[in-house]
Amino acid sequence: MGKPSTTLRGIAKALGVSIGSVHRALHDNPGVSPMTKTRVLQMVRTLGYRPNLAARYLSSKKTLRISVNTLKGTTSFWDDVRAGIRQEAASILLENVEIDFRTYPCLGKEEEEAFESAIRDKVDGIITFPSRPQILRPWIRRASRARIPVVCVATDAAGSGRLGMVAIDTLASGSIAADLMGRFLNGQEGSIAVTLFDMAITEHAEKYAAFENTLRSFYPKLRLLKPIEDHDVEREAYAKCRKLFENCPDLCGVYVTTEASIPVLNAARDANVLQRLTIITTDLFLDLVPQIRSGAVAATIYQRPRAQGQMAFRMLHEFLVEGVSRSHQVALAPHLVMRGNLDFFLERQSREALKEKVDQSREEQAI
Amino acid sequence: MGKPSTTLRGIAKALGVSIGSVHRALHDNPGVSPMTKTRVLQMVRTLGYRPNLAARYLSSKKTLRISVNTLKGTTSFWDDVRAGIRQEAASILLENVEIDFRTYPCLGKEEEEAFESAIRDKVDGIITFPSRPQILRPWIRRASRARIPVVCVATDAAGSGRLGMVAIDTLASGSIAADLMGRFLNGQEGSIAVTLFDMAITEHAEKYAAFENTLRSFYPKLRLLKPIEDHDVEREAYAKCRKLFENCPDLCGVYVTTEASIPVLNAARDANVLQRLTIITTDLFLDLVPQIRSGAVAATIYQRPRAQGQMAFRMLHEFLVEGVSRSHQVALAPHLVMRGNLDFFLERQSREALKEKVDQSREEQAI
DNA sequence: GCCACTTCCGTTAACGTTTACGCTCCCGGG
DNA sequence: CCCGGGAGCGTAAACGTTAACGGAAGTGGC
Repeated sequence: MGKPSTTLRGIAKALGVSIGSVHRALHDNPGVSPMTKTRVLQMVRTLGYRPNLAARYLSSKKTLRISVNTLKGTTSFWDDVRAGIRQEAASILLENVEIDFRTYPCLGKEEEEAFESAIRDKVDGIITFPSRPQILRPWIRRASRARIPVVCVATDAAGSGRLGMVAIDTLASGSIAADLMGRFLNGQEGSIAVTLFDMAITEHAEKYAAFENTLRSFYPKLRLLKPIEDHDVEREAYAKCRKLFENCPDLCGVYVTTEASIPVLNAARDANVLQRLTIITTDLFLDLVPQIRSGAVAATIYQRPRAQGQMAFRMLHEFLVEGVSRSHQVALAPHLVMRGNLDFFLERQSREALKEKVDQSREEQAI
Repeated sequence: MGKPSTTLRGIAKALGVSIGSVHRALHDNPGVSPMTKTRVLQMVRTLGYRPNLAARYLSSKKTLRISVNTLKGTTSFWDDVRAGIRQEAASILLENVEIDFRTYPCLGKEEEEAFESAIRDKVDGIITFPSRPQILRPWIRRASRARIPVVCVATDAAGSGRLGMVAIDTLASGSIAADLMGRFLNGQEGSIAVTLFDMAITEHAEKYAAFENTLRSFYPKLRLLKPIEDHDVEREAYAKCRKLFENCPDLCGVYVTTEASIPVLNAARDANVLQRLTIITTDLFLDLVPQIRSGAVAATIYQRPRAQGQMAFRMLHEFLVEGVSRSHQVALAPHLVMRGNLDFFLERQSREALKEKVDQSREEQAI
């Protein structure tokens, strides 16, 4: 059972060449003839060689640098994503990772600059939130050409050559929102509204489609309105919702898929329809807490930013270290937060914030 | 910034002793005087030494053996827990872990035997499901004395000296079940029943309490009945529920916290009350799928067996490798499965089963 | 024929830990 | 006085990989 794993030396001996040549062949390094190179690669294949990562790390001691390009954000969502990345990085056995956070205040030019600076710095990998995929796509292509793998988080940039992506499953969240909405309204008739960032974003369109599908299949009495696009601008969300609330007397439910839940709630309150509405929101942040507790928000779909960060880091790290990654798409199931289990999530968040503080101070002590 | 981490050699040089002595002092090995030992330990502390795991692994090459003692189970729950453990073990960079699965068909004597055999084999760590904590507690104590860390999964064995435990948060699942029940019944009046394994199990008592609490706070019109204990015996579950259904005309909801959802559903069908009842179950397995799809089961609380396995493994492995573990209690948030997002979970399960097959065949190829 | 230069390849010293072995001293028994 | 043995310590060879150096051919120019 004690299978003696094949090593560089083993391959070298089998071919009658030196260990150095094998190493050069395996790493596309110059100084090896095409002939021996193919022979080595052949032998590597037949012997099933897998590099010993411990030895590699011990010998080279090169640290992986990865850039995390994310929004500052109006809620704590991106803080949590970053915390998840940090946590996962800290739990790596071979502490050979260094993370550069490039955080920019809002959607815009800085996003591209951050990407450019990361490429210029020749980082080993990038985790990014492509807020507008079509703009970031050429940058991701550029990175790929420079052999810098890119992992997208929260939103995909399909067809850009990115290594992979992790996000909340759009089908799962759209469907569960619709299912809950239907059950909560329990046979009632009326219209349902959905707010989202922009239908041009694949994820949002998919969520809407899933919501629509589930609603139509199981709750035909509910009529789904055209989506309200708010572009994450609070004023826009408020204005559009306010108008809708005043013009649609049979409205009975709203599903807010963006961060802008508060303006929607304010609009409902100001239009005096809050009581009548069953509201399902997205994410969990401080301002939302009293709204959930009071029952104004029936439920919120928690997108698990921390878990997204963790998974993104794992995916990228696995690729950087092993050269392949087994999964290129991670679709997480969202969590459901309601009045009943709200405290569980709040406690967990504060516990994690505390743990992070402790870890930090411990690290400082170590220095 | 390139902080040259302190090594054994560094400590040795600082003290004017040999690297061997430092090593012996650090590992409680014989052959070092108490005097130098304390000096070394002192220096280790002031210099903030942290062993280089890569070097350790490379040099010693000893493999960690961990025993996984779990039920065979009537549903796929424990298969998934084991799959999670396997997956997490496979994703470890330093592949120095060997897992012995000790799987026994049902709650009983074999549980103790498995534990005994694991201790006798001198495994390095144990992951176990303490089906009846009070019986397993002395065994866990024994393992602790033999310096074998034990991680409990799904159920805790408090006060047994176990290293840690991972489970679904009882408060979160009990509360969300109650909250959903209340919302689904939407102002209706009536009685609610809860089935569980046994109130003597802490987790089940806690779930019941959380359910009760949330129900009372937010839905005072619903009356909670005394818990129905089924001890995971299908006949018992059927009989007790059947009786309840026939004797309690105002019953409008049932929350099944055990694996025995099917007998409960059968009893409801046979008693001709299925239409009237809002049923919330626990876990997700093949036989439950049509019940969810048909609407007989309004929602099911998915206990994420795979994630439980993964976390348990991580906790144990971290301890074995680092000597400490930062978290000793992991309380996971459950997932909510309804008609709408059922397909997402089913697809994910089959995808994971497939991936496992692929991984296995790839491993065989490597041999 | 000599030098400079390239291409290919072998050799070797790291990396930090573990482990086996060997040396020195000292002590008690023969 | 010698010998066995143990306690305390130092030394050195592994582990598998990387990276730097050096040598042996071969090539072209003078």
